[in-house]
Amino acid sequence: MPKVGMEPIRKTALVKATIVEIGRAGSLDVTVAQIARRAGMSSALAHHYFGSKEDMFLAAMRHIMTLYGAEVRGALALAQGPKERLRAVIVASFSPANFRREAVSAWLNFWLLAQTVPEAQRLVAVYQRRMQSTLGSALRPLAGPRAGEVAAGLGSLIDGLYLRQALRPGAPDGDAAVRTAMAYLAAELRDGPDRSP
Amino acid sequence: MPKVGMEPIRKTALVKATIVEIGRAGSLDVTVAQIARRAGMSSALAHHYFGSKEDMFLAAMRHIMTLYGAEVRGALALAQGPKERLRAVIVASFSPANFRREAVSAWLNFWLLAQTVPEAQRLVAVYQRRMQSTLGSALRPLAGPRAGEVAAGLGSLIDGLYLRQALRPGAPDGDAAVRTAMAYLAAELRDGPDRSP
Amino acid sequence: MPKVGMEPIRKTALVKATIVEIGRAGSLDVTVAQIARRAGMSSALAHHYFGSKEDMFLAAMRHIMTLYGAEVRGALALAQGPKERLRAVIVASFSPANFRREAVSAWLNFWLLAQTVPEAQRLVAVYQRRMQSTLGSALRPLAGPRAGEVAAGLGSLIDGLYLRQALRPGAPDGDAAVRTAMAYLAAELRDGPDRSP
Amino acid sequence: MPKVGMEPIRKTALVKATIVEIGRAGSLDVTVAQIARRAGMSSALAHHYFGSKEDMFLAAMRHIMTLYGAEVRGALALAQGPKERLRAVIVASFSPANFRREAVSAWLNFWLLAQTVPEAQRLVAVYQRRMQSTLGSALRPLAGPRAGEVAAGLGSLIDGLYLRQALRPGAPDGDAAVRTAMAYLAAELRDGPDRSP
DNA sequence: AATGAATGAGGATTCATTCAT
DNA sequence: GATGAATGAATCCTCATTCAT
Repeated sequence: MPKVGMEPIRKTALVKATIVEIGRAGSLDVTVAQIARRAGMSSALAHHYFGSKEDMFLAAMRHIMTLYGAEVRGALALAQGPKERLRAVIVASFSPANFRREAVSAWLNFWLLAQTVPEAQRLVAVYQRRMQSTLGSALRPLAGPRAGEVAAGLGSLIDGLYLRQALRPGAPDGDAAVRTAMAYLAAELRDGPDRSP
Repeated sequence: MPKVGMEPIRKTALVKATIVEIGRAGSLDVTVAQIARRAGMSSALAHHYFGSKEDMFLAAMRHIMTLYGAEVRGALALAQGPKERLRAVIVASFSPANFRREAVSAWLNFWLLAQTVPEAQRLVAVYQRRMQSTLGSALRPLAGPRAGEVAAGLGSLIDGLYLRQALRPGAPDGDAAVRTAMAYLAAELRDGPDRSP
Repeated sequence: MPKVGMEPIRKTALVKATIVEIGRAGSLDVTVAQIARRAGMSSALAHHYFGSKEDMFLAAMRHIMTLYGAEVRGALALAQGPKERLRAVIVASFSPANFRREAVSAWLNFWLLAQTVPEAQRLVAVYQRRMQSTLGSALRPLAGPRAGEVAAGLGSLIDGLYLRQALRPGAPDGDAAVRTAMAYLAAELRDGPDRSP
Repeated sequence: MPKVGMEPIRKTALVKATIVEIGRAGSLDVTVAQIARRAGMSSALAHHYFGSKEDMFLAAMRHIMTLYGAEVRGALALAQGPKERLRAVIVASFSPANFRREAVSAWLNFWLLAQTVPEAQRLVAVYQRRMQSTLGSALRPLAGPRAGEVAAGLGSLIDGLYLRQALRPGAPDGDAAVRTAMAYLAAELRDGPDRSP
């Protein structure tokens, strides 16, 4: 039981506990005491490592986004060609690790936190920019000048699928989400600039 | 001169005030006192008309959904043929009345409330079912067996556009949202069941 | 048991309770709960009437100073001629009402509060200015150009007597304090500007 | 290279840091962590050397009083005759070393601490007794039977001047304080037992 | 000697809700 | 119908103090 170098251990435990508790509660109305208890420590210690509850939230938000980013990057590394890269992003977005019940709920709650907390807003903006850039560059060779629009649409759709997932009772269905997103992509890429429905 | 018949007036005022306050706060962390003050009455009176804060939230949620439903129904009444009907739903979804900053924020917050409060969940389910049914029946003649899938995708996309809007600083851009949704639709309807991107 | 118009009653009760509690504790380390309990109400109600603990302290400080000011004014109203006026101020300063154990302790604690809280500093400054002006104008005909100095000395002495009183165990001895202050005055007024001890 | 003999060094550092922090805060509301940080060590070490926060306060109080006592003794050693002795005490009381902003503030705060903590009360009593005795014996040949009274008055005045100083913004003005005290003394010593103002 | 780790206790403040008028 | 009065229950956060290393 080492008595030194606990900081990263404790911080990680708190971050995970924060996500779990928010996921369970389905809202940000969780007390520091709950989080700390789940992380196996006193609330005072939680405050020792993170100055405030808000800091815990932000750290958890960064954690979720980092996990997501890593998964996407990993999938991209293996993908060959633009179509494969797009599929990789979509599949990673709905992978079991990211599309877990709790994570989805926490994600959306943090999303709304961005309306209140500037730092959260910054994180959301970073996420959206990165997503737009990744999708956009993969779409360039396929959709030409429409790449930006399609990327925005696809990004919104992914967000919407998260939102719907959070509301559905029962286990997440990543496959269905992947299918929906892939169908959108397939339709958009089928051909030319015709736009009038 | 005892005032009579105040009930509907007071209730409406409270419902509107609830939406405004949630919109301003960007979260459900608003006090009954704030809402009551904005509605021009004491918090005790707010409790007199609505038994609890949760009831106020639910009434506000119903209000938003009713407004939305009315707008959609109105648009549908004027629409000729399936394509027009779909466009009508989309345009109504992003009409200025529904896509106002505050309303979008309140909407999403109520959305998340459904993770916690059963009655809110029921309302969300009703909304989703109705949306799926409206879109689905309009899509039947155009997309045949894929109508259900396309409707689900379109519904998710609309939700996603709301979500993104809530996070964007600045005034809502309903037209852009309409364009994105219409592009999705155009792509999906262009033709057959090909699916491999 | 009137249920309306409680505000002044409650506020007065809280102010008095604040003074008593600070007097008993001998420091500002008193909890709002203690004060509220002594005033016969919940701490939540105390916060309802005074926004914060600091506000309670400041109100109590004003109360003490107002009492003091009233006593001095009352005594001055009856005094004939400068010597009588000076005596009146001194006697009032050490009257049983002002020189009570608790009041003296509270007074000194508020005094020190002025090092931290601007509004408290302002109150102290007002007190000192008023005292200097009252003593100074009574001293003008007696001490001529030295009136200002003598007033400052007498003011300091009075403060010092309060300070010493607060530290002494046992009941306050206002008469002794009066004698000391009067002796100072007598000595200063005996005659001229000679200064070398 | 195990450090030995650190105790006096650490303790002195803590005592000085305590005085500085209390002076800066203007109150006893300083944390052990603050004091320890200023003294360049952990709060755990501070507790190692002083059992408790109260002990730190008391040690700091003794330190201030010791400094004061030394300064007075030093001045007395050089003084010739009673008048010179009295002047020496007064000058030493308001010397720059004792009349520093922080020291004055700490002094007064410790003063009030005596209302709560017996040991602090004892220290105050010792100071007052010593002061009374020093002044009294110097006054005996000059004021005869009134020596005691005059000493008490002078002691109170000195305390009052400290009190006023603590409240004044800006740099301490030791010279003015000396003048006021000396004027009092001069007046009292000018002559006879006349007392009626 | 020295400190990071850890916590229990406490305290100000907030707020939904109830009640008497 | 309407509200000021009132409170219990929470919650975040702070801090002196202890302990293992």
